[in-house]
Amino acid sequence: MNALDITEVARRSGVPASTLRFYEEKGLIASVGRRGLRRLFDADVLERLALIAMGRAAGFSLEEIARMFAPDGRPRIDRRMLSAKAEQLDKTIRELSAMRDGLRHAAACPAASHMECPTFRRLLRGAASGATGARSRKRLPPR
Amino acid sequence: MNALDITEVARRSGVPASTLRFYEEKGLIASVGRRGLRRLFDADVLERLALIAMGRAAGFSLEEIARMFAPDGRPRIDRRMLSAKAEQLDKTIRELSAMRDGLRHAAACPAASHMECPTFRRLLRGAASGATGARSRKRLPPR
DNA sequence: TCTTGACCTCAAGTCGACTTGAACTGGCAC
DNA sequence: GTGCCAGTTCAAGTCGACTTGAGGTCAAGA
Repeated sequence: MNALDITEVARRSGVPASTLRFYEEKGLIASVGRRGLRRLFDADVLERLALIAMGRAAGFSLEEIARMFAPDGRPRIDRRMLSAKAEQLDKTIRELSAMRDGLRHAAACPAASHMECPTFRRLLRGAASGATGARSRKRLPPR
Repeated sequence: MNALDITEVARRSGVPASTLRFYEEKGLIASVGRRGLRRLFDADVLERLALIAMGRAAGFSLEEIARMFAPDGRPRIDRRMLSAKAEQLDKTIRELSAMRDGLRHAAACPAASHMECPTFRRLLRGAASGATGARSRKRLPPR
């Protein structure tokens, strides 16, 4: 049989056992049975976990990812959803690029105080208007 | 006098009053006094808020931002810190770009199931190895 | 003077994605 | 047969950045 122990799944996927239980509870993955108390997973859970990891990396929430699987468990990926997320990523990328360039400039800028550097002030205005305008929530990967 | 009411600061900066109080508590901004119970802020708090917004947009935590101000309140921006953050942003940007391209491909891909699309599978392996290898925590801006 | 209501404080709640802790169980080696 | 210990459950805790709620105060307008 190719049923995998939770520890084995954790080892092969790099996803902690606690997270696997959590994902199961959320309906993101399913165990195929038990040996005593112990969960057994089919080997294809690894592919599923990869799919989940990809979704997370692309910025999908677990909620959204869960919705990408049909009740039968097969992936049901909505192409429009993918395009939309791609657009969103693109926007984020553009913003981050501007920010990166600004940071680089500020890091190299010879002005005594950053406040006297025109580039820095321009960046600042951009950020301020970002905060000011719409109720935009922004978050970036920590560390 | 150019002292601003908290509501005025909120209006001009787009930052909710509750957040202003929270930032004050965290030492990110300071009020210059009170009129009765009401906080009064100096107009330069607006610039400070812009600085904070920029820091947030660049992915700095409030902690880190707080450390960017000297005890006297003047910005004390560490150029190496800026470069480091720029590098980090650059890495994020590269990852997101790959993800975006992958999503676009998947959205346009004619394969019946995404699992049969080589590009999609490649993306998947990338994401899986990301999750697998180091304990990398990833998060992207929601909505 | 009295009322109003915006602002105040402090504690607690929220959100997402997990992790941690306490108490328990059961297959397997001895 | 029995003890070990990796696995199990369920509740609660964590983290960051705020928001919300209850109950209180006070400057200003009628």
